[in-house]
Amino acid sequence: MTMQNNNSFFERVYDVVRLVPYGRVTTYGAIAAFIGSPQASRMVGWALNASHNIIDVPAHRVINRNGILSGKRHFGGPDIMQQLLENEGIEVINDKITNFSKLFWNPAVELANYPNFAEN
DNA sequence: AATTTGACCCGAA
DNA sequence: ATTCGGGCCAAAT
Repeated sequence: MTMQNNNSFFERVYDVVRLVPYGRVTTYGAIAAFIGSPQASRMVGWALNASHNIIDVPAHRVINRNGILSGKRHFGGPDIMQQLLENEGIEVINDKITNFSKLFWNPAVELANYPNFAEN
């Protein structure tokens, strides 16, 4: 039996996304950097693309470095991602969240107590 | 088995 | 402000 899901790139992405608090957002690049592949931000998006059936991965809280909802096309309807964020009190105007710098949850800072996260 | 594809990012024009 | 190219690398084809 091949049971290495826990250490896979995708699983490490999911582990971080699960920790993003309600009402906060993070970015593809921040996740990539935190799990040890700073240039692999595109694959974070790919991982999230495969996370639709995983109920506890809040993919809508992952946006791009400019605060834009670049992944919104991959949610059910054209406005689902925006609605999910607005439900958490986040304002979205023209596919861009306001107050990005305040809402940004940076795993490198917030999870600084978990130094071995990237070493799996 | 080799090539293409991406929910990106960053620096440089 | 906007565009461009290179980097990255796991999955899909």
